Amino acid sequence: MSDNIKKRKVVIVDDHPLVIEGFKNVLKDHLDFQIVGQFRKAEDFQNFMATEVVDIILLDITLPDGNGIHICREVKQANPEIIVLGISNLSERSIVKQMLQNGANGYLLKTADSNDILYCLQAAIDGEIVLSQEIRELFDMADLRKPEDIPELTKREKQILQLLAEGKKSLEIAESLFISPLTVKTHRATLLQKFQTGSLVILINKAKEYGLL
Amino acid sequence: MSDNIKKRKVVIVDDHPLVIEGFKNVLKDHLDFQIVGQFRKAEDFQNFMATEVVDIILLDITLPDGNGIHICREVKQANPEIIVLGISNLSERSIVKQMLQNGANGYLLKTADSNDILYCLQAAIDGEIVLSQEIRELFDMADLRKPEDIPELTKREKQILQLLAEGKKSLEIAESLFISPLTVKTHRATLLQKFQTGSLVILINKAKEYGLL
DNA sequence: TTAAAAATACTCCCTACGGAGTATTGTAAT
DNA sequence: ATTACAATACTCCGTAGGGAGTATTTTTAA
Repeated sequence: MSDNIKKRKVVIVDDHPLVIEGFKNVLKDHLDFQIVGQFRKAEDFQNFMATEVVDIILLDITLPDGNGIHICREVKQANPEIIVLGISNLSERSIVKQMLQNGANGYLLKTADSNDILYCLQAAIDGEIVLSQEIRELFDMADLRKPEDIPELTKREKQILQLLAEGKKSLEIAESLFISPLTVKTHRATLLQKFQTGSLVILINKAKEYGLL
Repeated sequence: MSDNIKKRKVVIVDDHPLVIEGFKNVLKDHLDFQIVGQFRKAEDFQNFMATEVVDIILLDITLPDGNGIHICREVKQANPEIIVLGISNLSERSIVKQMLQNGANGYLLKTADSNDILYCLQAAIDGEIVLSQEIRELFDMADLRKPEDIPELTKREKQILQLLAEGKKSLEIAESLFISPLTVKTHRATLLQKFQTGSLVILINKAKEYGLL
């Protein structure tokens, strides 16, 4: 099975101990892989990476103190040869896309089973971009790796978006930010325009999809 | 540690194989527990339960073909002595409450670590209602076990709620359901009333919180 | 320091939404 | 058969939302 004498050094970054345990269980009987680190926080992981050499990183998207997408980019910039596989419960297109655009070698859902995981690891080593089955279905023949246009928002816009997502009316927002309701209206209009929709609900849905909320 | 000769029979119901692996890893070295079943689908679990006897059920809330809350109620109605612990990523109050109201002996977040899990299992066996740390923080001194009034919706209302959550306007909904926009308006008004709010966004937020979407 | 971007605030206009109430028809369960 | 609820559809009214455009001040970056 292995064409290498050395084991691949694997680190797991996930804030769910159960998931870490799960990966350990899946990998522990396989001679090709050796888990050399497990981290629940981005910071711990980054400290580790400052001094250690690894081959494969299993990286959760949602971490208590950071964002898997950014971490992925940093790792890949410093060490493009390291294989980074995103792992997450989230099967949203934009997130998967962002991971891949930031250099990830693949993306696994936590619903993947042992075989799936081992297959994806091997395929990633072989240079493929691996997506677990469900993710692949999400995309059909969609233009992967072409950036989804996530609108850039100003500080104020993000603030107002947040309040809108809480169900606040323009007047309430105006009061809590000490500005004119008409200004709120302007910001809201800009948000709708940037998200290319005429519906508050769609605006908020998209914002959530893009990880802005 | 154990005051029993027989091992407690544990089953795990979770659609994430990694989580199952994690629990197996946590429990496998403990003489008190024995995993006698693991299921990714509610149906498989229910077939198993029809013929087997178990002591403890670790039950995910979100399953591909069912709802942990309902399953919990069924199990507890048939066998009140079985210990049911909810496990989930979701730390929303209403969901935890619903589990407990339906007889669950506790609720663990998947972020719980091995010690946390073992402690909670033991405490549940000792007759306590166990909540993992983060969940307990959510509640403070809140009136647990008093039902949160989750509105009962009719078929049509659920249908329209769904479309509203997708950002559809009343007119679009009317067209796709072949009814008058005024009827849609009536249903929307009923929804807002049942959720006790005047904001579509809040309506949708609550619906999501209650697991209706 | 000067140009660009952000935040502020307004106009006008029209439509969609939200509150309150009434009414008819259909469809369950008792 | 009859009571209850669901689903349908309407009226009237007022406000909030949304489209399009203009304009001033403040902040930030080149």
